[in-house]
Amino acid sequence: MRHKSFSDQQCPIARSLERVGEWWSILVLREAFLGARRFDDFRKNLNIAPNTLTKRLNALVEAGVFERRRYSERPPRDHYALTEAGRDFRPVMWALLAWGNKHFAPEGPAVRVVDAETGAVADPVLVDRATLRPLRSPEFRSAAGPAADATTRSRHARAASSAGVSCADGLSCDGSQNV
Amino acid sequence: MRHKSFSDQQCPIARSLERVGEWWSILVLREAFLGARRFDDFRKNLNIAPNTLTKRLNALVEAGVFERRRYSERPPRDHYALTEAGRDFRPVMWALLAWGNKHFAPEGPAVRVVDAETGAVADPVLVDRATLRPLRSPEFRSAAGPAADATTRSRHARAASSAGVSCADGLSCDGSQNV
DNA sequence: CAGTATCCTGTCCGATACTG
DNA sequence: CAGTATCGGACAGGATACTG
Repeated sequence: MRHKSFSDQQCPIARSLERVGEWWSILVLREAFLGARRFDDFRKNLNIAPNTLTKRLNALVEAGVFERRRYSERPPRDHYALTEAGRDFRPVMWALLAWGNKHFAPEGPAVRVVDAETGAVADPVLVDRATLRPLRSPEFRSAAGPAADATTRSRHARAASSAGVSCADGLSCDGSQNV
Repeated sequence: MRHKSFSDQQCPIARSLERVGEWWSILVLREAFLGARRFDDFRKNLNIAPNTLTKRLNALVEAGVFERRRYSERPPRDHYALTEAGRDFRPVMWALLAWGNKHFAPEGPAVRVVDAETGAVADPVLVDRATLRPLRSPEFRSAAGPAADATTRSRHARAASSAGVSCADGLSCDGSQNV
């Protein structure tokens, strides 16, 4: 992976994974959201080897998720600040958090999203901005967009047409599993 | 990673990453959402080596995201069906998709989320289920939950208290970067 | 068709030591 | 404090061949 087949993907999910697909990348972002800015903030909180951190940080800067800001010339010192793309990753992370809480935290949630003012616990749901309808299947599905190539287009065409009939094999299948 | 420090994490994000942190895992899920069920569906669409696919699929079954369903005894044949946890991953994937579309698709989106009936394009936003308020910073932040250990608790306490003062270093910082 | 078995390579990552 | 340099291990993933 990452060497070849990934980069020729035009799928936005693959594109995203190219930026934050590494194990540490998302944890580094998590720390940034918690206020980490300096190299040692990340290093200590994550307990990560310094060389690894350097590489991850460089990759994230390269990916346009972090921005290096020099705050001291001599000696040279940098802060790692989130770019707009980086800040926009927060909902993705919170969606991941909600998923983990729901399915992989039998003892209850260790971390939650709360209202910063009142402390009220929030329950994250993905909705359509305009209609506020929850983005669920089968009410919504993915579809080829304007920039889609032939492959992407045909894959989604197939998926769309099979939405109603993909269980012809006789398997129990509740429809909510389709696209 | 994955060998040690990950497993002692009680952070829900780390827990989620333990399940779907591998490069292929999310792409495999993407295919499942597009209707893939059989081994060869995944193999052909992803252009993945069969041994790798076997390993990923086993790991995802192990993680509780897929369920193996035997539909033929002789010869033994399995379908890979999403569990509830697997189906619940869809919003996470769509959040990732929206992020990729917004920041890494200069030519425009190749894949979008649409209303399955009308075909209307949806714009995914993460909101609080009860109030429907968008989950943004600084209106919302993460906080230690009931099952948090001391470490998690103190990390979030620090983050919360630093919300207003973390820019004391004189760096430009717009506040929206804080937890 | 649905995998399993081998072999191999790349690289992510950890440990450690060192520098301005 | 903020990194860089070097070494080595584990494993994800690729290529290919083989089985029921």
